[in-house]
Amino acid sequence: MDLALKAIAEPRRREILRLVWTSELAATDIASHFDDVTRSAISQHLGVLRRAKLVAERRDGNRRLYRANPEELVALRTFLERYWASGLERLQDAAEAAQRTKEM
Amino acid sequence: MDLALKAIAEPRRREILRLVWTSELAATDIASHFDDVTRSAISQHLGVLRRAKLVAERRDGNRRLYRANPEELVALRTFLERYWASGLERLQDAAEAAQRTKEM
DNA sequence: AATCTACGTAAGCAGTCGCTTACACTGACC
DNA sequence: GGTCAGTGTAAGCGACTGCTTACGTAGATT
Repeated sequence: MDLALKAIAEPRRREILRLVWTSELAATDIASHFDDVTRSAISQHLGVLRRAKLVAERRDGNRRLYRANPEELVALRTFLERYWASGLERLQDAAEAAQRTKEM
Repeated sequence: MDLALKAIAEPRRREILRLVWTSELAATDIASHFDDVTRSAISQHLGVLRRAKLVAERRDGNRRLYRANPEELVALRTFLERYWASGLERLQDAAEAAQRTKEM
């Protein structure tokens, strides 16, 4: 879980994750979405995401197809939701007050 | 925002944040909750949280009182919620399927 | 079989992290 | 004024990060 959170904390990996969120993509296709960084760098990011179980890998001949792993994403989301919830009472009150101030 | 996410990715800082979530605490009080680490380390963690705007500091004579900053916490939460939402359709479908599998 | 494409991985590098020890400063207390 | 409690911060250290270049290897193509 900590692995997943740390993986998400990196903007480039969030972007990668979003790419394979809805459709399965080959490593090269993913890499070609980033022109300011090497294919190798992306491969290493994919390794981090894989180790965090945030993506699943499937081989197809030469290529390796990646897709987001919904189960782990949901696990991470509920982990965070529980975290927010652990102090929600005060959080919500103050946040709503802040919101009202903003809207004025 | 990225600062906040990176700050949250560290377990110790999540713990600190939870401590000042509901009540204002002095730096020493926070540090005394951790017996495996120096007061200085905690002070530095507090610095990270402060720079990420996740906590607010208030001076009271000698002491510095910390409390969670609800506005930034909410901002982080909604940022993540939007992130999840950006691929939710497929995510939810697959997650529900996985859930059903688990429950069987 | 030779070559090409798609990919991971090792090595190395500069930067950051989390930590410790040591020090500086500021306000309370005698 | 002198000491003490409360706290940030500088310096330094080993570990890790994100990156590059260079190489290795498995499957497709000829």
